[in-house]
Amino acid sequence: MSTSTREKIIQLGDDLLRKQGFNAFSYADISKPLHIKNAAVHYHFPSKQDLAVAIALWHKDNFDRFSQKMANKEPKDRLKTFLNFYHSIHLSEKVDIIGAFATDWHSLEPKVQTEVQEFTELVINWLSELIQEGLDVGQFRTTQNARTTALRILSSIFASTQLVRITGDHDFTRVKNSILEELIN
Amino acid sequence: MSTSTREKIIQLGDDLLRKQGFNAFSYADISKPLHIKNAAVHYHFPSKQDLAVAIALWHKDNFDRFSQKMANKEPKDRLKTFLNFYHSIHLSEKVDIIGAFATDWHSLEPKVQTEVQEFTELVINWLSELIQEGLDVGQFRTTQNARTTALRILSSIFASTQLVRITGDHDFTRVKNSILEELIN
DNA sequence: TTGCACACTTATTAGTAAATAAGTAATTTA
DNA sequence: TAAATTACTTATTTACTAATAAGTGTGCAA
Repeated sequence: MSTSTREKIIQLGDDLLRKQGFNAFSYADISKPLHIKNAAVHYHFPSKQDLAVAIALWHKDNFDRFSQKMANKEPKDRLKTFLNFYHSIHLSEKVDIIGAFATDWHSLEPKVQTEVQEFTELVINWLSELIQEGLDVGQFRTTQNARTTALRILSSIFASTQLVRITGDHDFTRVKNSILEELIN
Repeated sequence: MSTSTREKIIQLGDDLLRKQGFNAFSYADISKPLHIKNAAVHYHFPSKQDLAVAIALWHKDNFDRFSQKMANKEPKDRLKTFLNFYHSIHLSEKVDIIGAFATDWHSLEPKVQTEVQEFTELVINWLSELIQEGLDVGQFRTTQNARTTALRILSSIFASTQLVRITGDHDFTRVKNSILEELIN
C-alpha cells in the first residue's frame, strides 16, 4: 500500500511544523523533497491553513487509533506508552503538535483552531479517564482531581519536548521518570 | 525617564515574538506602531537575529533584577510571585519566552541560542535553589531532587501559557494551584 | 566653526512567500 | 468512445521580507 501524494504532503508538513514552526516553512519546503511543483501542493491544499487543518485531523485519526489499540491495557501501561511516545517525539527532534500549534495560535484561522481544540480535548479526556481508572484500581495516587493531574502530566511532558531543545537531552528522561514516580504507587 | 527607541523596539519585538512567534512578525510590524521606518529598526538591530539576541539579554536583565528583589523573601513567597508572574503572561495573551524560542529553535542562529540557553539555566538554577531552600526549612515536600522538581514546575507553568490558548482560561489557575498544593506542606 | 558621531529617512534591491489561471496527460465513468 | 474527473505542470502575479546604500538634520566636542 503506497502512500498517496496527499498523505506525503501531510506527513512532511507535520514534520516541518513540529521541527521548524508553522511560519518557518513554505510550500517549497514540501514540494522540493517530494519532487513535485509548488502548485501541486496547492492542488491538494489550496491554502496553508487548509494544510494545517489536515494535519490536525491526521493527528486526531492517529490518536483515535492509538487509544483504541490501548483500550484493553491497564492504566499504568497506557501511561507508560503515552510517555514513551513523547520520548520518540523528543528523539526525532520535533516538538509536540499541541505546543507547536499553541505558539503559532494567532496566525491560525478559526477552522484550524477548532480542529486543534478538539484534538487537545481528546488527549486531555483520554488522559483524565486513564488517571481516574488508575486511581479507582489503586494503581495511582494523587491529591488532585483527574483533569488537573492530566493537565499537569500533559503540560510537563509536552513542555519537555521544547525545554530539552535548550537544556539538553538528559532533562527529558528526568521529567519523564518523575511523572511516573510521582503517580505510581 | 523616557524610553529610547532601541528599548521600544526590544519591548515590542518581545511582545510580537511571544504573541505571534519569531517567524510570524516582520520589521514592518515593529516600525509601523513606533512611527519609524523599517531602516531605523535595522539601524539598531542590523538583522532580526540581532534583535532576538537583544530580547534574550533583556530577559536575563529582567530576571536578574527580579531575583535580586526576591532574595530576602522566603521560598514559598518567591515561588508564589514566580507563578503569579506567569499568570500575568497568560492574561496578556503571550506565551513564555522559553517556549516561544524553543518552538522556533531551528530558525535561530547560534548566538541567539546561546543567550536563550543562559537565560533558561538562570531560571532553572534559581528555581532549584529556591526549592532546595524550601525543602531545607521544611516548607516544601517532594520525593524528587531539586532540579527535577524545578524542571517539572517550569515545564508545567510555561506549557500552561501555551495550553490554555487552546483549552481556555480556567485550566491555567487549575495548574497553578496544583503546583502549590503539591509542593507546600 | 568645523567636523564628526548619532539617530534616523529615502529609496531601492534581491529574494521568497502564498496563491492562481490555464494547460496537459492519464485514468475513470457513462 | 466521448466526456468528465483526477493529478498534476507551466507560468505568472501580487505581496511581502530582510537587508543595504546613500543621504539628512541635529547636537556635541575640539
